[in-house]
Amino acid sequence: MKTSHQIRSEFIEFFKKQSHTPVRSAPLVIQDDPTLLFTNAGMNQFKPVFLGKTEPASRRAVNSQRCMRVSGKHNDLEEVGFSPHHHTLFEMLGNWSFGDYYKKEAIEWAWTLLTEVWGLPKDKLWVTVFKDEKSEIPDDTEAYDFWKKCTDVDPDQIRYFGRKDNFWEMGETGPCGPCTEIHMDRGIDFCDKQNVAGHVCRVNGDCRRIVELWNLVFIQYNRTGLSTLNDLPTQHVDTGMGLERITAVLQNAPSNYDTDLFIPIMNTVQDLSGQSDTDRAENSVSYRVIADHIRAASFLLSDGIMPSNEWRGYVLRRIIRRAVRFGTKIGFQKPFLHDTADTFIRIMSPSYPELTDNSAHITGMIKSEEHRFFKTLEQGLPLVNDLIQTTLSKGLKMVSGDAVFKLYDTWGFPPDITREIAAESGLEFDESEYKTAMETQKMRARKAWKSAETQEDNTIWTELQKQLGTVKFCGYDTTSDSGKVMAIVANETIIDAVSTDRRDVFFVINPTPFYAESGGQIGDTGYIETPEAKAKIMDTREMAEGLTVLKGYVIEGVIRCGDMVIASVDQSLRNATARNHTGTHLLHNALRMILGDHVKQSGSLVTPQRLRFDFTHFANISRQDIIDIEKKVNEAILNDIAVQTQQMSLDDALDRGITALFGEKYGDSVRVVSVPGVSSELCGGTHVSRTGEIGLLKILSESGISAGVRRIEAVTGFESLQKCNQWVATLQTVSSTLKSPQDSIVEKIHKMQKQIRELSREIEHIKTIQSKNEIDSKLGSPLILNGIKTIIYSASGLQINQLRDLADQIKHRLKSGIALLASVTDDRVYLIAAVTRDLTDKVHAGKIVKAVAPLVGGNGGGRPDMAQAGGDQPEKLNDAMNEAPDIIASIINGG
RNA sequence: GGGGGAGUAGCUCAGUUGGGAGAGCGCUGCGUUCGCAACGCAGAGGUCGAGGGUUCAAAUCCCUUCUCCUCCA
Repeated sequence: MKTSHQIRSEFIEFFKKQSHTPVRSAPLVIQDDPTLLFTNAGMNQFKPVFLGKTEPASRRAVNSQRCMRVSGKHNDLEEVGFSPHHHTLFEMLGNWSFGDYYKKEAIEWAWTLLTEVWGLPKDKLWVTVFKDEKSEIPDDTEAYDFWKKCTDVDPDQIRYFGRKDNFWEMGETGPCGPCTEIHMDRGIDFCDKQNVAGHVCRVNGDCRRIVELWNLVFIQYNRTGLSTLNDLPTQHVDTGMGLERITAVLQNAPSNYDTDLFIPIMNTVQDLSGQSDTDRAENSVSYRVIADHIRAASFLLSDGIMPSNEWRGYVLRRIIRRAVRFGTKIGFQKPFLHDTADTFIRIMSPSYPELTDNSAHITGMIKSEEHRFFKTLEQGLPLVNDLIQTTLSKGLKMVSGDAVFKLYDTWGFPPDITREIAAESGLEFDESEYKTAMETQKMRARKAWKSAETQEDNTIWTELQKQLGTVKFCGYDTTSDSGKVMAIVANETIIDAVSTDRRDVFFVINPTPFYAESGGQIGDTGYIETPEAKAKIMDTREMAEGLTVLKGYVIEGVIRCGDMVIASVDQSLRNATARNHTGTHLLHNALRMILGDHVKQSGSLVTPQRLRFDFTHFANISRQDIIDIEKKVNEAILNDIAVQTQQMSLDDALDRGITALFGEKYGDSVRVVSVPGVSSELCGGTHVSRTGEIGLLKILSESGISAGVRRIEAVTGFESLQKCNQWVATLQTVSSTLKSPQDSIVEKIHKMQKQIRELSREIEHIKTIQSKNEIDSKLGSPLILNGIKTIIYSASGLQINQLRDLADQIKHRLKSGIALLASVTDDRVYLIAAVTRDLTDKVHAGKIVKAVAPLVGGNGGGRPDMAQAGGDQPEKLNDAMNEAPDIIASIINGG
């Protein structure tokens, strides 16, 4: 039996023999294509070729492309696992012609591969061809004829179909064309509608007997409007065959899950769970979900997606959580999924070495994510139990759907688990209420998205880009060069000349030594000048693809479009930036060496002043690790290694095992910056020529950015010198202020802290004693107001809490009575009134402070036995205290 | 991008119309014990995420902001 690996490579080998260039699978995220959540078809990476934006590196290509389909009506995540042929992640085998061969060859080769190389029975194969039901687009008689003439397919098994099945379009406009499909009749046993009355198995029907194997798309039109199709100058072929399905057919497997693409993963799941074969058969859905999802999750992580609560990261999180959820159904109570990832990586590694390269990252992230989810489940249980208890206590039979939704919405507790737990107490839950709540949530999100959809497009730059083409960058070799002013833009308008009267002017100079902000390295600054004029450049950016734009203002004379200028980058800042950029590469490497291979760059900022590096790591970093990392980096610096740069194809770079950031596209020529023996990275930035130029790289800080991502900030060169000087200066100041030698400063500070603590305690003690003494004398002869012992006392310098302590003591010693205490601190008056419990019916402490506080310009209140107040007129305190006995007396009478 | 939650001692958390910042576990010391567990006593440890506002008074109310969790796009 052929393995899936053989099938994949036989497909590629077959087309290689027909002069096709093998192309690597693009990552699941393609940069610069915001319309795509994920790569969802083999053609995604070739889109610029079909649109005529890029020249293909080769006219014939063949590949196996990993694809994700998680949204849209054809694949709701919630259905995966229940259907035998839906997957979140699948591979699409395809052969491509970019303006080269056309229908005849595509049809012949497809037929030969299926019937001769792979030996599929000809009488079971059916073919479909396009015929427009509206008679607007010409029928594809061409394809029909080639099938008849060039293959030995049974002409009775060729069928015409309309737009829905056999016309392919990329979007509402753009390249499109008819397609022809090859279907296979797998026999009556595969029909899942045998019991449905009136069902007939047919091509493009609704049962599983006849399956589509291969779709050959012939791109020959460009749709410019609803009913306008123009012929394309060149015609392309785009074919796609799902690897999982062809594997199932060739391995004679009842479903895609019964192939060697999935079986080893499900075996691992069984081993880990310890379930019997019967258990496994009964829980096949769970096994399928886990097997499918671990494939998707592994590739997403490998392609640089991080679990998060937005966009792609959220899809990844949902996939992992769904897999874990189904894991709990078969008895898993702690993280297990990462172990199944190991199996998947092992079986896929011959075709996808990047999985092996990233295996530590993949399993690490999955483990921490599933761990987090198990924790969520654990924390949610008490909430569910609460919910059930309240439902039971109300005598209801049904748990509120809103509550179940809230449990899911707020705490992430899955509704199906809620349902199971509720069922144990004989409760159901209100599904329709739940669904309504979910719908409302979806509506709200969609509405908010729509209103934010109006995005401004910077047409002026794309316009200029079309006119001027790509600006040549000469800044790798020089920082000063002469170039021509190609365009000047101010206020979003193209102008001919500019003088000193405008700020924020944009210049396009070709060629230019100015580096445009990219890959985290910020744009160059400097000057451009003619013999008569000079402009200061504050920033450089790429406003459209290949269009480098210098932003600044004229400081002297007039600069005109067409002028030749000398463009000079600020050399010292450029050098400082280069030190930080090469330093970043060394840091990246050191992090991987010390912390592990799971470390992946997830953000970077390189300025002349400092460098900032964000990376994936799922734990805190110890001080010792920081020291080791810093040491590793500085070792590479002290070894003074010559930095090398090379231009090569993306494929070559990947073959050398160079870490690529995701987002590179087919045919891209990439620049590789390497420090031999230490680091090799794809990078367009400017670097030092020898690592020794970097000077000391000093890490300033390490912190967490979000779950699983950490940030390091560091300085190099003169900045670290300056930083060190600053530290030394601070230390010297401290040392001289404390009059203590540097090596005993810490000791000295500890001593002083202790002293301060002791002194302040003593002061507090003395103050309290002092007040106590005074109170003691007062306690000897308390005021008697209406038969109640009353202490009125004004202290000084006591805080509100010390006053309170004092009041407590007085209460305690009076046993029955009233105290009114006051203190002035920091120009404010504080009042405390205390009443012993036995008197609170007669006298409310709050009333006392409410009556007294206004006299010192304030207000107050509190409990019957204890109330506090404040005021900002300390000079009136004496008068207030003199009036206090009368006030309290009247309150006693009134109370 | 839109909603729902959370942020208080090293950890897990309580804190009820705004009026004494707490519990459990952990930590330190002392005691009981041959020793450990255990128990008893004593103690250390807090910018109540940050900033602003209202108030005589804010962990508590209002506004802004940061971080984390979570759902939806």
